[in-house]
Amino acid sequence: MYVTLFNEFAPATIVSVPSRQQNGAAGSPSRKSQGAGAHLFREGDAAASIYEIVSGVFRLTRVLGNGRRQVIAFGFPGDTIGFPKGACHHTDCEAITAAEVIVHRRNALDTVDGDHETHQRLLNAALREISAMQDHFMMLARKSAKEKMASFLVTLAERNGTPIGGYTSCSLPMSRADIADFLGLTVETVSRTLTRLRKENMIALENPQTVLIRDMRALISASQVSE
Amino acid sequence: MYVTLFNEFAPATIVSVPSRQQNGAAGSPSRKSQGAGAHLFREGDAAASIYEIVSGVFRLTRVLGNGRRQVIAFGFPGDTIGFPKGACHHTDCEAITAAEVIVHRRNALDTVDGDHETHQRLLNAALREISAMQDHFMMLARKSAKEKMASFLVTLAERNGTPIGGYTSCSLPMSRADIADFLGLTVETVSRTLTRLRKENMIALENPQTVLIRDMRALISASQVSE
DNA sequence: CGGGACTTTGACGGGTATCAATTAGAGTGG
DNA sequence: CCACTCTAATTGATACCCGTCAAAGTCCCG
Repeated sequence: MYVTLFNEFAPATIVSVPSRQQNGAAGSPSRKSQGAGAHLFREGDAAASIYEIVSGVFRLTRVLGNGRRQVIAFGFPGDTIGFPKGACHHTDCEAITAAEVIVHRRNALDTVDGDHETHQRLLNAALREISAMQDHFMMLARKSAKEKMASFLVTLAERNGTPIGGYTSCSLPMSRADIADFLGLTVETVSRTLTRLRKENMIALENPQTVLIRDMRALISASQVSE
Repeated sequence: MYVTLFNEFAPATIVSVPSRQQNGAAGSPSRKSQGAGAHLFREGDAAASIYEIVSGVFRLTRVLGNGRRQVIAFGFPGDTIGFPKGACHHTDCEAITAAEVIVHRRNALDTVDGDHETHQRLLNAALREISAMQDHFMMLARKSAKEKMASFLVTLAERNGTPIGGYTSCSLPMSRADIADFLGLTVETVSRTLTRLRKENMIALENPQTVLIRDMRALISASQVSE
């Protein structure tokens, strides 16, 4: 599964692969645990590994010269992260929550000498990621704040939500600033837009980190680009 | 070479590869010519091939339900286009000018049984594309109209420009609407911004399709996100 | 109880979309 | 060669969404 915004929009640099790991026989891939706030890798680091997320949530960011930040994607269990450009990582990757990943050698992409199936799986993840990023372009370029926020919540709910008496509860482990930098908005606009969706009875905020989706149909409708 | 916006921002779905084709001995790849306005492939088409652009300019687009369009990227000679997600293309690709491409079988990505070097080259193109698209995110999300337009012109000039007496002349084969949909702006804003850059003596418009860059330093400076 | 970070809310201004009209350019046929 | 037409590009007027600046509220943890 993957954070694809209702089959129409999706974040980037993270792609889910039909997770068929931990068969025990694989050989090289190892596991790694990660505390909240710890970096999995940083921009400029030698790209020695590619990671499949087992548990936890990650944030991939890229920094602009003047300090501005773009959140490229959030990574959830099942996603693959760490595709390199050449020898180095070109994003920062930080664990938002405690997390666990499967570590693949980076050259699983280079050679097929090793595990052919792993190679193919990672390659397909890369191709799917390209497609997902293309979707995300449209969100950044053409959606209003309300549409962006609704898209984001719908995606998170599909990905991460738990049913509660007909409604869907969904945790937002990332900060408002993270959401803003992901959607191309400001913190204030994110907060205001959440308030607006709340006043329109689409959602309720149990606390700042937990959203209850009260009207999924309306939220999906709000996520579409208006005529 | 690739339309990377001054090593900082770049369009997407198109990646340049060190073009070492046409050695004659390769075997499978064939060539194909393309008239202006003709589609190389459409969204939903079976993805049978991957293309390396030899000459001409292509436009990759994705369409939103209500008719809105996002230009994912422009493809110039040296770029590789047509990465599939699964079995189908997920973008439209149209030749803006008359063009010529090298056709690779799609499964050059799937198997290594064929040309191992081609496989590796296409794979690297895909990885570079991911990185380029991440750059483009920041442009769409965080740049003003003037910064976007300046970035676009700088990129095109580096990619496509011809020196003319100390200045750089650069053709814009695509329409204003294409530029607008690429930068996430409207046609009117694109036009107004060009006028503004002209009045600030950074550029001159010989005709709507030909830009003369009169002050490259100023243009580059204008392409950076302001503090 | 108090400090600090995060979130929310408010007031305001600016940048860009929108609506509308004019101008320029390309192609066509007389 | 010159009207005529159609599309693309430019320019103008206006509205509004969202960013910015500022302040208050909330939560967490010591």
